[in-house]
Amino acid sequence: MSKAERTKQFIIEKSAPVFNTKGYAGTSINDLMHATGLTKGSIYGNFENKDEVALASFDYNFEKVVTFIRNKMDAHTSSIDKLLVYPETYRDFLKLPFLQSGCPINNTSAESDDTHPLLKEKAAKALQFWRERVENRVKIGIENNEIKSDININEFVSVLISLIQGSVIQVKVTGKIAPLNATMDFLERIILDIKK
Amino acid sequence: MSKAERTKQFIIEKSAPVFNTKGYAGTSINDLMHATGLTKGSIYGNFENKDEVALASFDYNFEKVVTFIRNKMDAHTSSIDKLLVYPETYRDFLKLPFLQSGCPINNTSAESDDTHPLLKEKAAKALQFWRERVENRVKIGIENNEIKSDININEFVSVLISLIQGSVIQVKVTGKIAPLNATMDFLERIILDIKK
DNA sequence: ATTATAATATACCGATTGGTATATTTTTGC
DNA sequence: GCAAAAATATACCAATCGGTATATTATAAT
Repeated sequence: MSKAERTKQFIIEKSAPVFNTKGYAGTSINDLMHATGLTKGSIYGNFENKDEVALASFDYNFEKVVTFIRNKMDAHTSSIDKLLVYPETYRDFLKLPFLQSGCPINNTSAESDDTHPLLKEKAAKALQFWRERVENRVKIGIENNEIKSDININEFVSVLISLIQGSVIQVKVTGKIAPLNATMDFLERIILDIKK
Repeated sequence: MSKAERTKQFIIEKSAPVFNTKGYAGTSINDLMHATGLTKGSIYGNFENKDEVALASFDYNFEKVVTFIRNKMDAHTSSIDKLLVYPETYRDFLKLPFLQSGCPINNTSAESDDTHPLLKEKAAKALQFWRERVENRVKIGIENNEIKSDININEFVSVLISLIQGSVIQVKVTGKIAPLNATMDFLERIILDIKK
């Protein structure tokens, strides 16, 4: 790993939380200089422009969440237990550094009107990835006779994601975690409800 | 209504959708000039600063939604039917001009890190207002013997709002309405489920 | 219609924006 | 340890940012 590659990675690591907190439009090159401790020349020596840093930061932020969830899921064998990782994780999302300022998809969504099409596309792909992961997990559960075979998979996936995204927003806006806990209680219950 | 008052209202009406689409940081005075067709001097003659336009725009955007929902609810008598206005409305939110670019609360949330405390407070108050409205509606339903008396009201309210916010985000990010419809189907069902 | 006043437009301000050209320092292969 | 090359810092750029002072135009009362 060359010096440049290490620096590039370093810039992403330090910039990612800034973009996730302040958004694309709200984050300036100056912010990135402060966050990294590097100068403008150094940043522009490793990235084409601000966009490229933002896109790499999104990937980094999303990857962090995905890895965290996957690791937690790997500790379980049953599909139901794996699905329960979602409410378990998001219930305490404020304690997780990479989720403290909210879900990368959601944070990008508010900004992804058509002024930042590449960022919007990344968020769309990320959400699609999430949907497919949940969907596949449910299908495996059905195949393994753990999950009822007559459930509406698309509806289940849509509801699971909506409940998470919606409750995260509520916490971000109000600062109160009661609605999050209540919603995660509910999510836990509907996951247990699809158990055969 | 004086000329100035009319102009002020006109500026809000034209600025509100811009703020709701591009966000606070993403909206410049220049954007407001284009949206209104007025010059900088005219805008600053009617508003102290950009913040004041943004705050007034938020109120305008939120009021539009509240009024729309209230009017639809007034057409019904039973509490269940009134609650069903939510899924009915958000199912077609893309067709409603004031909701096309998403929920004002959600759009503000992504930006309401602590760089815009006044905007954050407005969003928090709006969400609290929404919670109370749903909560009261459920309580009235219980009093009128329309709704089961043993339901968890806080959980119900949290879930209802999460489902709406979360599904609106999904549409905004992916552009696909299937998850919205699926989520609203589910929401309808849980509303009908609390019927006595 | 005239005049005082209110409302809007014009022209400017310093600061900050994203970005670049160039100078300087630091790695790297030998 | 020494060049060549790569990486970082410095100093600048035009454009745009939010905001203001002043000039001009439109409104309103007489």
